Amino acid sequence: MATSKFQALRGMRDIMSPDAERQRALVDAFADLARLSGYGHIMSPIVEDLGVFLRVGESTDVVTKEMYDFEDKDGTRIAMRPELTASVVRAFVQHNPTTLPWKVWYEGPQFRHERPQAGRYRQFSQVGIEVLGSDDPAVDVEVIALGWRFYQALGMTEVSLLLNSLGDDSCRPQYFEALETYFRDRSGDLSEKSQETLAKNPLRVLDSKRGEDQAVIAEAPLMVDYLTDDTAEHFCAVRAGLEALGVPYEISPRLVRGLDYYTRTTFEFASTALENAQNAVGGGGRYDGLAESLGGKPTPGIGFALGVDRILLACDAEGVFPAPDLAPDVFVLDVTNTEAATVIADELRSAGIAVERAYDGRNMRSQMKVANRVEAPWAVIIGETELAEGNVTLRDMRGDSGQTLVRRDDLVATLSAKLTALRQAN
RNA sequence: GUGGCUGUAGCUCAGGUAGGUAGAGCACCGCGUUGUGGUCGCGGCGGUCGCGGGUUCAAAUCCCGUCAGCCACCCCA
Repeated sequence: MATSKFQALRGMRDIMSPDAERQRALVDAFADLARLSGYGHIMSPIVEDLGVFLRVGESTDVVTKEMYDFEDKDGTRIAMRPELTASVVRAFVQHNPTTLPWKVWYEGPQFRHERPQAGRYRQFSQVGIEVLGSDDPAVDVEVIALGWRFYQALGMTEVSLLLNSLGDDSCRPQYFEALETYFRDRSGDLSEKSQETLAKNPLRVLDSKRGEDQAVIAEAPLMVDYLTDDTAEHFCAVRAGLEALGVPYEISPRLVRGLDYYTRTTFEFASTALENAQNAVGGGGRYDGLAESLGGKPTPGIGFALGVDRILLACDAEGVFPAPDLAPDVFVLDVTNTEAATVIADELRSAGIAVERAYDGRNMRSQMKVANRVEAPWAVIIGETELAEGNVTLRDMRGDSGQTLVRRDDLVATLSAKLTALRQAN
């Protein structure tokens, strides 16, 4: 009986070369930026106690419907992380760092049991930063600007920054009441779906994309009109900071993020190059109450997460940030059927030269075709005559300098020099 | 989670609406050059038509189920 083939689980994929190298390059670029701004790297576990994420919000799908949670062998309720902010705040509370603000960056996979689509996967990757221990608007500005600069660093231009303030405990209750009253009065005009949402979290109704809701939403009261002096002043300072940096933003008074912990500054990066509904390439905001709700001291915090997979889709749409060049520096051919190729490849690699070589004793024509295909700028040819005389043939695969005999002992030095020259020319 | 579209070689896709025993281009391999690539020519490898079941003498083609991808909603990165 034939065994059936396995395939990756729904919504999960194998990311292979050169896409994997490209993703790595993206993370490297992010790490560079984060380091320049004083962020340390944090690698937290992929699974956490379920309770860590329950604080994210009882009215969010991320927690209530989409979480991969299970019982561990000892009966503990465990969840695969659906997002990283809660994990990082848990780490903050656990280790209680004394130097504040505490600034960290991260990258890694997260899991949400959703129905997959392009740019929406059950296992997906994010890069992000979090800052705990300061509510200085300068921190908000630094965080938002770092996200913006990252998109710029990748070469993306079709990104817009949407900004809002969701207020805090001093003004949110009043706004919620006003919003709820408004929607209740107009609930007859709302879709059924939105009426259900209204019962759970009136704020989230603002996020509905259903056509029939739009008229009601358009006239709904806005958070910005309910901000107290303190929160309004903070928001104002954030805006002034972004303007000072020349980071363009758009006030989006109905921007609501899907996680309940957000307060005050809230933002989203949307790609205008992506035409589907999955155009949010990043988002974040303040969560001044989260540390306390995870058992820590009251500590303000802010951060963002950027979707690696979606950013790469957006880069494709913009034609920027291609996969890195994976061509080796040199291709080693051998027709002597000895160990010469193995030894020479090892020597060159030890000298830091990227080497690909032929296998399986194929004829020279075949080996040359492979050398050509992998786009190696140089080929080292080991034939009977070269081997006997202690030489090797070095062939220029790109230019017109033909090929020359090189003493085997001089190969590393000669090739290194040529590669240096080539890199300088580029 | 709801509704819809799609699923044929490694890749992109024809064939399907009139059921009759699987095709193209690219890629890969080989030869033209028994020690030399990129172009060109010739030849070749490769698919139980996502999977399972049904109708039929006969199913890639019709029907049902299932899995996966995609689109919208939802949600969000």
